[in-house]
Amino acid sequence: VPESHKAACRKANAVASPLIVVPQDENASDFEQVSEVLRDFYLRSLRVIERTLASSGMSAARARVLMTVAKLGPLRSTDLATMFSQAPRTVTEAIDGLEREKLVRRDPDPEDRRAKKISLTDDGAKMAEVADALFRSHVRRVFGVLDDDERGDIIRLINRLNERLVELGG
Amino acid sequence: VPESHKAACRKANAVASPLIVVPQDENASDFEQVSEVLRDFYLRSLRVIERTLASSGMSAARARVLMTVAKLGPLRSTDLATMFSQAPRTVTEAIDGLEREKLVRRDPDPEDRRAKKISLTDDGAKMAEVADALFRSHVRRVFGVLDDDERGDIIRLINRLNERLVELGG
DNA sequence: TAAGATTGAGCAATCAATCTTC
DNA sequence: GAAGATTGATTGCTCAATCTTA
Repeated sequence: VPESHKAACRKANAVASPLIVVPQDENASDFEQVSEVLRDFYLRSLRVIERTLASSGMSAARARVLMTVAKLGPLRSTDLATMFSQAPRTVTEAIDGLEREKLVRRDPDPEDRRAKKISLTDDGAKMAEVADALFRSHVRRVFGVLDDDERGDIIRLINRLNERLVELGG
Repeated sequence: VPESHKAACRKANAVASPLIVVPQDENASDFEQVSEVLRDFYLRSLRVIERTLASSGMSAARARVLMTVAKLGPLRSTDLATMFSQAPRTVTEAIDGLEREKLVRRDPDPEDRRAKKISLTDDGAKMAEVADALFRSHVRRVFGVLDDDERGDIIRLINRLNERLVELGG
């Protein structure tokens, strides 16, 4: 397949994203608007970080597991689910992928025969460092356009929304 | 299957979400923290709205299409992709689902034989109203914990991040 | 050549259910 | 009975590729 055609395909499949400030609907109240821009942010951010990590054969979900285990040592699947506030299924899936790539191991937990401890292999430890570097540079590239106070404002405001969502069962 | 067991399963599969203010890592810089809380917000918010819409047999992705067509009239698939800044595949998928449920129709575009116009059926129009009401009440329940200025701050700050992500190819 | 729509393959997330061990 | 892990089924999203028409 010629390279010129591949480039054409990439363009054809690109996400149409010329959106600059306010989306389609000027009549939307700020309730709808704030919801939209947050969703928009999440999807855009995910696309950028996934492409960055893909260049090292990694994905965001797997990188998160890898970096967390690298930082905190062997963990149970349920620990990861709690930390990420995700469903157990999601964590099992990520670990499956990492295990297939021989980046983590599942070892029996000597203290609880129901449980398994997730540990990094040597390759996994190396990959964790790569992922960590890529991730740190990503967040700096993105959030570097704000100053410390502005980042603090976001953290404070979004944390209030997160508390609210917990009240609502999320 | 007894109802008591179903309840037990629901609890077993619940997302572990006691997280209140700051997640696992106190050493994380505010760059990492702001990234984490935004991700956390998105996933929690999605869980809440999906559960709400599921009670009417709807999902967030399909509701967005329905509400947009209800508001703007018949649209092409590519228009929706641009508005939502999503890949074409994603939009086709949503329309497929809505078409199977007989909530939308794909009509040929008389002005361009490549294109199709997505229109609501009568059922679709009714469903759009239901979804709209549920969605509006959802965003008010969630974002109502902030005041107008705070919502404005979030919109302003996140829009700057979105512009940055567009620069980075997202 | 490019634009509009679709399809194929893969990942990440959910809910629901099951199996084993505490 | 409850907790830890896994599996099945489904959805939404991406990238890549293909087909038809402009």
